[in-house]
Amino acid sequence: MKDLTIAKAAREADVGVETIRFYERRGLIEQPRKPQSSGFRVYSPELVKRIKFIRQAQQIGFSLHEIQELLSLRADPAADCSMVRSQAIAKLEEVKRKIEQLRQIGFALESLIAVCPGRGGLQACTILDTLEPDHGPPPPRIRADGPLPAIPPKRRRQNGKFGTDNRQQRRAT
Amino acid sequence: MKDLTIAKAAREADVGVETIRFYERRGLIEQPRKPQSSGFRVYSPELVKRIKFIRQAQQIGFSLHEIQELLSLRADPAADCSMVRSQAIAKLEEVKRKIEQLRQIGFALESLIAVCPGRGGLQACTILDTLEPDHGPPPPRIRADGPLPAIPPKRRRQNGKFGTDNRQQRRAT
DNA sequence: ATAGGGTCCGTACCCTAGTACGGAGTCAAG
DNA sequence: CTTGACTCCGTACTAGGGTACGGACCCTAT
Repeated sequence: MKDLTIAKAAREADVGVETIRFYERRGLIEQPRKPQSSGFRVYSPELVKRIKFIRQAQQIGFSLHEIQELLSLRADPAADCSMVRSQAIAKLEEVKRKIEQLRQIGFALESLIAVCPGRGGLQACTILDTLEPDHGPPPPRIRADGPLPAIPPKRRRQNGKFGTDNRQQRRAT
Repeated sequence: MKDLTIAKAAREADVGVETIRFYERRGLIEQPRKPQSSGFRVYSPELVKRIKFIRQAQQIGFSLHEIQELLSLRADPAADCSMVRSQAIAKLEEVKRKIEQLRQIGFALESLIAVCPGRGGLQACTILDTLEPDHGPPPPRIRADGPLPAIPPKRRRQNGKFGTDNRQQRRAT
């Protein structure tokens, strides 16, 4: 595969042209210019791959900022490897948590589907029930293999008795 | 556990008070009023659970709109069961896709961690490589026809050759 | 009863992640 | 050369998801 113009790269990655330029401005992808040529951007297959990656990562709940972190996690001989490593470990934890949550939702959906065969009377059942961390997911016999990290406590407002004002905490979703 | 005021419910669910009111306005949770009492909102444990669910679902890439759909997917005797069923099946597909994508990222991170023992020379390795659909475990291909549910498809000009969209203007050299 | 924190509501504001637009330059085909 | 498709850049605008106020009302302990 050869290099593409921005419109073709966009079509290939299933995004808009403007989105690519936006990612570029945000520093998620490098400026793909060939200095001596027309000034038009040229996209290598790798770059297109990177754009696809960004999309995928977004779909599973990473923000562009986090994606940037993911992308910069590369075993660069010049980089401080121990830092890369610990960041990678942290991200991996996050990924595992997300997977576990998705699995819970999946269980809930499955049991909902099972109980709802196409018509007629059925018992009450909301997905909420399957998600509660307190009383585990015992539904179908699908082995739950992990102790369920149960969502790390981010930083949270905890002014004991509202000593001052509880309004100015920043969240980073 | 008994009912809580909004501030306590917020702390319990790890969100802001304003966020709860916001969800209420959006119709994600019902108005928890006791008509004859003070007018203050009161939150049952179930409601708090619901709020927690919303947060979790967001973290794994569902929009509030999708979460609303998920929440309304309940085996309600009054509901059209076949519709609930097919929606649940669709959501389940989506969940499985997300899990697969997360697994890919997880693999990538693991191999990055493995190759990066804490210091020193290491080979080049980006997460991108592990994510490529072409050489991994075959995730159900969803190219082309999947509207990529988690990201607002919005208006993407797909007009192959910009048939009618010519907003560019002739320049006189 | 009164003080101080809690709550109410509406509106305004903010950040993220794009999208749209305008005016102009570039490229390839005819 | 002329066209029409494509690109560039900068700026403005949007939608989604909250956050922040402000002014007023409510509750509980002292």
